[in-house]
Amino acid sequence: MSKVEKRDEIFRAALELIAEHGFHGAPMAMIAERAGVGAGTIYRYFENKDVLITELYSEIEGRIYPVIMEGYPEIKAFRERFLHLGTALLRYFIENPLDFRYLEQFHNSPYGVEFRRDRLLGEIEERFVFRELFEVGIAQQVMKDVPLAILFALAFGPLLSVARDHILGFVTLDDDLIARTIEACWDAVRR
Amino acid sequence: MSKVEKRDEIFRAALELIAEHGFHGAPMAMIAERAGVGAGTIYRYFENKDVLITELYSEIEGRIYPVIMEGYPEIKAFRERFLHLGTALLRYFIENPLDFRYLEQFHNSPYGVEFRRDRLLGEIEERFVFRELFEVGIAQQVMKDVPLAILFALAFGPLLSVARDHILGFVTLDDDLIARTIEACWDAVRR
DNA sequence: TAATATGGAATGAACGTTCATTCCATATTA
DNA sequence: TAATATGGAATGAACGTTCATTCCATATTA
Repeated sequence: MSKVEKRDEIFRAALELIAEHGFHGAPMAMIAERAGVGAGTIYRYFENKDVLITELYSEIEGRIYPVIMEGYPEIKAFRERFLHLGTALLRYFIENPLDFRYLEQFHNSPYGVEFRRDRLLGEIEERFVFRELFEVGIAQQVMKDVPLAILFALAFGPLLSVARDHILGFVTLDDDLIARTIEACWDAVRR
Repeated sequence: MSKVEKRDEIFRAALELIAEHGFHGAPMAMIAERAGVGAGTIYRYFENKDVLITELYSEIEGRIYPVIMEGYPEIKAFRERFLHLGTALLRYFIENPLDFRYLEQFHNSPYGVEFRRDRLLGEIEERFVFRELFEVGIAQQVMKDVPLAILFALAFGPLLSVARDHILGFVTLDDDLIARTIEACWDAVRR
């Protein structure tokens, strides 16, 4: 295994274990075993467990932005822009359940609170696109004139909730249901 | 301190510490200290930490139902019923931030996953009222005809998200903003 | 080219610490 | 006085991290 591969294996193992069992269900020894490396080896790649957890978070964040932005710039109509981003994000989550669960674990932990200080939720670039879109929406009076945080809640709250329910098997989302869910979110935020 | 008082003190201490710092930021010794009892004493009232955590959850659940049901039975119009329950729940959360944060911690932990198996989220009686209301709403064609889990997500997702943002200080909810938020949730679920 | 030396990566046993739980001498209650 | 409750020290399991040692690809030497 090359250096990069080994680092990736550690990431993968940590992602799997933490997404499924939480931070405390993923001891370093178990991560090492699943990654196929010695326990001490992890510390050659990551200073400590906190750093591993935080860097893995950034890694996952970095994967999402390009995916949801695919095809986005060409869309001009406001409503369709909203639907595109919402659908793409929801799709990403249900297609990458480990990533989703990891983000959830992270956000609902002491790590996450710190992060949410300056960006309410989600990835920083990603969040930037949404913020921009929402600010235009308010200015053009197509969206409700409420604080951004509330628009975010109306748009992302259901999205996260629905993604989790799908992943846990409480509901099965198909294309039709995804579309109707995002449209319902649109109903919530539009004027 | 009487037996009941002591039990209450343990509950209060556990609630405070867990709501603020999570389950792992609340060691039994710390709970005991804050409750003003010996570490061993807790085990006279609760078999172990799991039982303490689970019973505290039930305790909090039990407080919510009567509050949100106050005045509810007299309301006949469907939309107003929805707004009443939503508003009452959101109000309860922002007036009882420790309760809210505890429920969040619980739901986002291995304890919570188990609980969500048979009731998607929230208290069992509470959930029952909502389920009943939503089923009527679908039958009468005033709500969107999507799976219950999705209606729950559309109604509660934003509610939880907004409550958290308020408690963390990212937004300040006044009566007007609460009303507009719940009305936006209504827009999401209604036909 | 073959034999040897080198340095840094990898290993996993060992260590210190944290924590839930138990134990038991003492205090309180009936 | 007997029965019960209390508190906090003691226990042992679990965990993150360290570190002496091994391993191995590459460089150096003969």
